[in-house]
Order: sequence, then C-alpha cells, then structure tokens
Amino acid sequence: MVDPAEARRIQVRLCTAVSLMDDFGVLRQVAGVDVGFEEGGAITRAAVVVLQWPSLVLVEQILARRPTQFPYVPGLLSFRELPAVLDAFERLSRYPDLVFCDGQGVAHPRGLGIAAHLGVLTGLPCIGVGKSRLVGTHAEVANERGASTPLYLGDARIGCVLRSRKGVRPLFISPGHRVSQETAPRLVMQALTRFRLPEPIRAAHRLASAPAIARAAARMSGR
DNA sequence: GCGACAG
DNA sequence: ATCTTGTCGC
Repeated sequence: MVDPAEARRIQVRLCTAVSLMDDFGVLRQVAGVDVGFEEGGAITRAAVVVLQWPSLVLVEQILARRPTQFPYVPGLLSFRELPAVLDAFERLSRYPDLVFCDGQGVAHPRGLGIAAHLGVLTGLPCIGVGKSRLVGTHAEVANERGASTPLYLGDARIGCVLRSRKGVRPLFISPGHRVSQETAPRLVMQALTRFRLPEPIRAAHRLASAPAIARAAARMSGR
C-alpha cells in the first residue's frame, strides 16, 4: 500500500495534469460527492449523487462501501477517501457533466486536494467545496450572501472564500479540474438553495451519513 | 522546537 | 469524519 511519503510524490506528479481553464459544454447533469464512515472508521462510505441542472432535481444516487485502508493525514485526504468514491463512479449509469466534491480542489499544499485528484483521475470537470481552510490566507469576507474574497498561497491565487448565505461560516471554493477560478464560485452559487452547502453536496452528505439516521431510528424505537 | 492541519 | 442532548440565537 502507498505510504505518506509515496502519496506526496504522487501528488507532485499528478498536479501537473490539472487544468484551470473552463473546459466543459452545456451542463445537463451535475454530481455531488461526499464520504462518511462506519465502524469507527473501519468502513468508508462514498456517496455520489447526480442532479439535473439547473433544476437540481435528484436523478441518481450511488453508495459504495469498502474497508478503509489509509489513515487521515492532513494533505493526503484523497488517498483515504477516493478509492471508495471511484467505486461509486464506476456504477453510475451515465457520467455527469460536472462534479462538486466535498473538500479542497487546488487549494492544497501541493495543488492536489481531493477534488483536483478526482478530476485528474476521472477526467471530469470538478469543483472543490471545503467547509473549512486547509491552506492559504485571505481577507475578511463580508457577511452577505454571495460575498467572497480571494484565497492565496504566497503570490498565487488558489481559490476563494465564499459566504453562501448570511450569518454562516464561509465556504472554501477552489477549482478541481477543467474549471477556472472565476467560474468555480459562480457555479457554486447557482447550486445553492436556502442552505449553507450547495445542493449536490447536501444530497451526497445525506446518503453518506445514513448510519447516523439509522442509529437515531434505533434509539427512538427501542434502543 | 512550536503550531497548523480538508474530512 | 465520529462520539452525542439540550440549548442559544435569528
């Protein structure tokens, strides 16, 4: 199995394949990706949902489960979560035109967050939607829906910090693959309804964290 | 050597 | 991420 040192070498090599140019046609179906765990982390659950665009109507959902084989190491998240995500992608009846992935895109120490890694491996346009910061510096973000400020790593712009709705913690948006810095936050805004997270990510999260619901139901019915 | 650190 | 009830705030 790949160890952390080897994983970092793979990232340095693969990051050269990332494209930060808009390169996709008319969007008809978009996917949302998120991962959860069972058995105290022993089992990885990857959820991939497909929504019609721009209606955001759910049209397909796939859940893949497999033994976890890599620990959580900041900066190496994709090596822990992508195996299960790729299992789920193989079962899709049709590939989406764009993917929203929970986690960073190129806003990563070596430019290959999980959304960028997924984009390079599948070849699909991908956008990283992080709920918190991994790397980079930025100015304060106005407390208004749609407000944003660029995220930098040294001189390079690696993404943006976006307030998806007033009064919530901002999202860390960065291109994953075949999407530009300007377009990524625009598409995220178009995928929002009334919640902090864009709909594709919310739908994937509901499916990936289903165990929590099962446990809640068990507790209510009789422990 | 001392923090920071996606999910 | 996950373990977990009620509770503070808009």
